[in-house]
Order: sequence, then C-alpha cells, then structure tokens
Amino acid sequence: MSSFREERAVEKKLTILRMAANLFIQKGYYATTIEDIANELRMTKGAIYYYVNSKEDLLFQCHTLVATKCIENLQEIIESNDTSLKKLEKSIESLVLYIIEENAVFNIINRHNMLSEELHKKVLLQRDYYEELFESVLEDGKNDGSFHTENVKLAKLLILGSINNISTWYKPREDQSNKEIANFYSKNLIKVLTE
Amino acid sequence: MSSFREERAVEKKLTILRMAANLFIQKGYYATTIEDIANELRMTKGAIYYYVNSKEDLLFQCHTLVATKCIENLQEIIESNDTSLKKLEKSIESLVLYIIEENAVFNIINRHNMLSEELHKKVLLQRDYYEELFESVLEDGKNDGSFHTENVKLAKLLILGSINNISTWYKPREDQSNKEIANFYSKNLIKVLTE
Amino acid sequence: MSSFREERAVEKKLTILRMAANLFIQKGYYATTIEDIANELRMTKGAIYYYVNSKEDLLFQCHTLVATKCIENLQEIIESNDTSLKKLEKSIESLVLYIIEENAVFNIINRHNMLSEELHKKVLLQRDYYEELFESVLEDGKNDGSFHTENVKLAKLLILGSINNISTWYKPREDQSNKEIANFYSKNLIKVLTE
Amino acid sequence: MSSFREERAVEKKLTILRMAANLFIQKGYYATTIEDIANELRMTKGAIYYYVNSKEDLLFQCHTLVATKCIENLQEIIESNDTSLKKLEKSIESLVLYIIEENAVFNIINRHNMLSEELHKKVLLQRDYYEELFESVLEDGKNDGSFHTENVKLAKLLILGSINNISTWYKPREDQSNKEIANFYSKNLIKVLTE
DNA sequence: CATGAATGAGCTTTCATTCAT
DNA sequence: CATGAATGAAAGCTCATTCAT
Repeated sequence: MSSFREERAVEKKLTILRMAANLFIQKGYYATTIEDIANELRMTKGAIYYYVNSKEDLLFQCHTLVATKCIENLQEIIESNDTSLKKLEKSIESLVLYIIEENAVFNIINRHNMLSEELHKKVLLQRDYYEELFESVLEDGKNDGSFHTENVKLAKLLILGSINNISTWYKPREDQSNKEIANFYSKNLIKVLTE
Repeated sequence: MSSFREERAVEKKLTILRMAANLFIQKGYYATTIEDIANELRMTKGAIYYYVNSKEDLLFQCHTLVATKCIENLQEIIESNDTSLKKLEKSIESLVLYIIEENAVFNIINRHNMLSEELHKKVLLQRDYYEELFESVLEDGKNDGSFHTENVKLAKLLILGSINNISTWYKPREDQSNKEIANFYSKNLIKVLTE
Repeated sequence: MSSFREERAVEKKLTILRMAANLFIQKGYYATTIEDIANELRMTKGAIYYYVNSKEDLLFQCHTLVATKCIENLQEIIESNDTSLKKLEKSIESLVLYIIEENAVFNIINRHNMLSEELHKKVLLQRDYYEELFESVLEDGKNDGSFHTENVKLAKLLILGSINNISTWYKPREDQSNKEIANFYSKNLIKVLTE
Repeated sequence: MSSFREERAVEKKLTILRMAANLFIQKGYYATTIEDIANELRMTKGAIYYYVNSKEDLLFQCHTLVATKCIENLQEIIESNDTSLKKLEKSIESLVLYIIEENAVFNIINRHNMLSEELHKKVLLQRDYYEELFESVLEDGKNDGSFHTENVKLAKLLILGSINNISTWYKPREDQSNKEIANFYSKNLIKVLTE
C-alpha cells in the first residue's frame, strides 16, 4: 500500500548517506556538521533526524553501505570458475576501481575510532570478513600451487594496504585512466605472490 | 648556565608531542582533547599551553618531528655507496621500522584536513620532498638498469602506500619481530621494480 | 505566512541587542560575558548564538543600530526648511535626547579597540559620516553669515565631545527633565558659533 | 641608608605605571596583558609583581598618578591672585594641555567599571574632588559677577565633558599646535559662562 | 513530515596570579 | 630580587540533539 512512500523514504535516506559520505571524506568526520549536510541537500537539520538516528549512525551506515558492496563483489569473484591467479587479479582490480569510484568511505573508519565500542565492533567484523575472504583467495592459490609466500597474512596486509592508500592521493587525470591504475596495481601486486 | 633548564624544557616539549601523537593516533585528532593529553601526563591544561601555542600547532609539530627524521634517514641512505637495489631495500626497511617505532604520526595528516591552509601546505611540502627523494631512488635504479617499471610514479605510490598502511594494523606480537615485517615488505615490494 | 514568526525573530534579536548594549555600558564590553546577557534575558548561551554570530558581532550591531538612527535624525533636520541657527539647535537637542534615551552605545566603541580592523573601519565610516553631516550644518551657517568661528572642525569636536560625554554622568533626576538638559546644551553650545 | 635603592625602586615603579597607562590607552585595559607590559619593558611577569600587587592595582595607581597631578594644577590656579575669568581660562587651558600630554589616563576609568567597588569609590572621590574644585571656580566667578549661568553644575559638566573628549580624537598635527587647541577651547567654553 | 528555536555539554584558549629555586 | 614554570578559573564558541508547533 504505502510502498510508494516507503520507496521515497529509502531513496531519500540513500541521498543523505551519499552526501554525508562525500563530506566526511572531503572535510573529515568531525569537521562535517549535520548542518553542513542539511545545507548541501537544502534540508533542515531536523529533517535529517527523521531519516537518521544520530551522526554516529550516519557514519556507520555509510560504512555498511560500502562494505557490503565490497564483500558482494569479492564473493562473486570467489564463486566464479576462474583460476586462482585470475581471481586475485580480478579481486585487486575490482577493489581498486571501487575505491576510486566511491572515493573510499570504506577507509574513514579504520583510521580513527569515532564510533562507539559497539558499532566499531560491527564495522571491524565486516572488515575482518572481507579480509578473510581475500585471504582465502591467497590461501587457495597457495594450496593449488599457484602462489608462493612464506606469510599469507602479511602478503594480504601489504596488498590491501597499498590499495586502500589510493584514496589518499587519487585525483582524476586525463593521461591516466582508472583502468590503467587498476592494471598496474594488479600486475605488480600479484608479483608478491608469484616471483 | 641555563642550558640545563633549557634542556629540561626541550625534553618536556618532546614528551608532550609524543603523548599527543600517541593519543591522536589512538583516538583521532578531534576526539583527543588537550585535557586528555594533560591528564595522561599528569599536567594541567594550562601547563601544556606554556609549551605549545595551540592544538593545531601540536599536530603540526608532531608531523614535523617525524617527517624530518624520515627525510634525514632517507638522505643518509641515498648518499651511501650502496647499489640501487641495496638502497631501495634499506629505504623500505628503515621506513617500515620507523613507522612501527613511532607508530606513524606521519600519516595522521594526509587523511583529514585539520590544519589551516598555511600549515597544511608546509606539511605537504615536506611529504612531497620525501616522495621526491624516494622517487629518485627508483629513477636512479631505472637508469642504471637495476629496476624495470613502466610507471615510476605509480610504483612509488604503491610502495609507500602499502608501508604507510602498516600503522593501521600494527600491534607488537611475540611470534613476529619488527625486523621480520620489514624484511617481508622490502623483499616483496622490491619485486614491483624487478620481476 | 511565516511573517509572524519572522517578526518574532527580529524582535527577539532586538531585545538581545538592547540588553547587550545595556550591559556593555553598565559593566564594559570585556567585563560583560555572553552568559551575563543570557542570564539577564533568561535564555541560554546557545540561544543567543542562534541570533548572533559572535560577541564582536553583537557589539558591532549595537553600534550600527544607534548610529543609523542618529544619522537619520540629523538628515531629517538638515533637509528641513529651518534657518541654520534653528537647525543647529535641533541637531544638538535631538542628539542630547537620543544619547540620554539610548544611553549611548554610540560611544562605547570609540574608546577601546575591541573590534577587528575590518569592523572598526565600518564603524568609523558611520561616525565620520555623522560628523560630516554635522559639520555641514556649521559650514552652511558660516556661509550664510549666521555663524562665526575661526575653526569649524574644532568647533564641531568641542560640541559633539561635550554631548557625547553626557552618557558618562547622566542619571534620571526628578528636579531636572531631559528636555531641560537638552535646552541647556543647545543654548550654550550655540554660543561657540555665535558670540 | 638604603634611600638610593628605594629611589631606584620608586623610579622603576613609575616606569611600569607609565608603560601600563600607555598600553591601557592604546589597546584597552582588558586587551592589555601583564605580559604585554613586561615584554615592552623587557622584564618578566614575575618581576612586575614585585612592584605592583595586581593588575587592578596598576590601573588604580595609573589613575591616581594623573588625578593627583590634575588636582594640584587646579589648586595652584585657584590659590593665585588672578581674576575669576583668568582663573577659568587657565583651568581650561591647563587641563586641555595635560590631557593632550598624558594622553588621558584620566579618562579610562570613567567609561568602564573595571575596578572593585572599593577602588572605584576612591577614584570617584578624587574625580569628585576635582569637579568640586572646578565648580568652585565657576561659583566664585558667579558670586563676583564675572559669570552668568542658570545652572553651574550643568555648565561644569558641559565644559569638562568637552575637554575630556579630546583624548578621543587627538593626534599631533603639524598645522595645529597644542597651544592653539587649548586656546580655542578656553576661548569658546568661556562663552558658556559669559555671553 | 518539516521547521525554527532552544538546550547543554564540552571544547579550546587566555591570563592573572603564585611560587620554588 | 628575578625567573621559569605551573595553576585554575573563566570565557567564547560549537554542535548534536530535541521538541513544540
């Protein structure tokens, strides 16, 4: 019945989340005020609180939004019939492209503890789950002889770390497509696992 | 002579800077109050302002402290008589170890804009200088035939990014020495430049 | 229409300005805290900041409020068809009465530099404009032969100075109406221009 | 015996007072910090407290210094054998010149209550005494038929007010000597009492 | 649903003042 | 006498959050 209204509400909420994410990355979480977000969307502070419970909640949902997407992407890759090498390549490239695209809300939270203990745990759970999935790609490749490394965990951290860091310096450029960056990262990071 | 007193003062300032850096990383810049720092050092807020001009100044000096040390380390390596390969290895290892040791004040600033335009520029200048030095190591190696890569700049970013990220997850462990981490990173990141 | 609400808001802002002006004069700008103002109005500090940007802004707006009124009054007098003598008389009396009535926020600022360079300039602009208008009254009278003085500028300063000073000592008294004070000042200060 | 030392101390205290007065006028009482004064004199904060009990004390003594001098000047004039007219002329001129010379510490206090009730009373006592003396000049002149006015008190306030105000706008100029200003004021303000 | 208004807790910063050395 | 260092109270200001209308 009211599904139409509900849809509207969900959409509006998404709009708010996206704007919040943008500002959080642009100016930082603390420097971004609820009023900033409201102004940018031509709403009032009060209106935002109709869709969102708190500023913390806003940040949390931003993260969940992105993390869920990342996990889905990775799961799809893992469930495919590709070789370990191909899977790793696709994992790296898809993460690079997604981080560039979303400009990495994913990362905000890792850096500073601005969530309550409780929410922070949930965030870490998702992150850990993503890392586990990624690690399984490496582990599988090691087991089937495609990859060689004395330390899967460190390899994982090295790889994900270098990718996460892209959001620090990325700016769109004419002479370098996102695809090129993704290729460079996959080609060179794969070397860590082969030799 | 008052050199004794002066020494004391300089040392105290360093203590404050270090504690600030610790807390900034632990809880984030905004979540850390001057009072937090004071309490941790069993001083009063006022006493801190005797040594430091403002919270922003505190952050800025934290960064300068670490950046200067990093640059010095790298310069020393560059000026040595080692081969390009050895230089890269030493650059990576020394940065990894220093980041672990100082727990990376180095990074705080890149992520969020919490400094005034003016101070931020100074910080970026130092960072850029470090990156240039590092790039010169790669460039030199490429010129003397030791390294191969189609994109020196991306290689640099990949390498430094992965190292910077260590501060995100590092925790001291019994079964893994810092030296081992440094070795793993140098050994595997060098692969990016060789093959 | 929201005009009702708007009106309320404007009125409230005026109430705040007036109370601030009162306290600034009573206790001085620095000795008056925002909390003082808030308490006096039975509001909270935060509420005041909803209407006003800063303490400095508060002082600036107080001044503008009064200065604008003074200038309007004087302009009206100048544009009338009265003789120069009558105009001077009315100028003096209206200023005396207004200063008594508003207890002279007009003056606070001249004495101490508590505004930023920028705002202070704006204030001086208004004051200068008022003085120019007043000077034109004297000049006109001198030209049409009504007034005699060897130094119009000093005469202006002497006259306005003595009037401004009223706010220093004025207290309502039973045996002396404001009108009487105004008459005394106009009658005697006019002597400066005649003889 | 130690009179030499004492002299030194008294002189130093005077130096401090004068510098304080200067800064109080230049930047206002609240905007001037003890450190400002100390820096300007190349002393330390602590050293100032050896000569002065508190910031309030400093302001109070500044005032006393000037007020005492003004009162002495006026008393001397009164005790002379001049006519009432001459006495008034000399009173006005000497006050104008003194205010210009000392740039009017005299005034700071009238405008804002920054002293404790107790000290403020003492200040007002001195001021009242000065005003009484001045009033006596007018009264004497009225009694001997030299002056005419319906309200001696208002006349006094008008005259002293206009003179006090000089400190507001006075700046040394090439084309106008202090003596000229003093003459202009005496000549024109005397008109209030004659006609 | 949306808004204008208000709250209140908490933060950075300043400074007069004190005191051991 | 003088100083460096420290204290602590108080101020200005910000903002997430709430709520009557």
